[in-house]
Amino acid sequence: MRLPHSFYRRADVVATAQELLGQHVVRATADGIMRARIVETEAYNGPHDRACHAYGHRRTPRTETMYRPGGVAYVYFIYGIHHMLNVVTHEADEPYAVLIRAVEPLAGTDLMLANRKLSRLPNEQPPKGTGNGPGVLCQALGITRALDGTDLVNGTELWIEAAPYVAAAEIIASPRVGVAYAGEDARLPYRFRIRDSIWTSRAK
DNA sequence: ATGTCGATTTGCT
DNA sequence: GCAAATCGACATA
Repeated sequence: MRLPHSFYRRADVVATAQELLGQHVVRATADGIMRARIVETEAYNGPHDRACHAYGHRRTPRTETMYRPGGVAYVYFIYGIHHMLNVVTHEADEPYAVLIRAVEPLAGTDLMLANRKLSRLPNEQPPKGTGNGPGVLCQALGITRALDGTDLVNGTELWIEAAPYVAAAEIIASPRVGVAYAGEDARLPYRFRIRDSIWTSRAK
């Protein structure tokens, strides 16, 4: 079962970021299908969040996707190298999004490894390679700007399926990564990860 | 038209 | 721990 529009359109991006933990990202390509469990997210709290691309209602060709109704993907390119996968939330014209920061591979791992040009999962703990880190997971799942604006509820290339919520006691909240430019807002505890998962990104 | 810098990752010191 | 990689979005002119 895919997550419905109502899941994405609720006006509480911080709650949605926590509830996305445990849900399954599914990516379908010509080469096959991949499935991964979300283990780390970050909330971007719209116009009042200095760390958000849409801070102050900034509206540009890039941020336009965030103004769409909740339930589409916001994918952008950063540092000349990496793509970032976000889930747009709230109703139309309300620019909020959740960054998917890390996933645990569940199926199609061979495809993810091929996309990453690796032959096998590394042995080290935590394992690096297919899911830990927002740029790495996009490469593993073959996600680029071609998927910006993709409909997660009715689309055929990328969607999210419902899985049990992660209990609050299992969720660790901490400040977001790489947003020092956001001043006070950089300290907000909007990064969420599953306590015992070995698949989250490195703590900073 | 041009300059700055980024919601990162990796490898080398 | 630190800096390079690498390019496009955005602001400024």
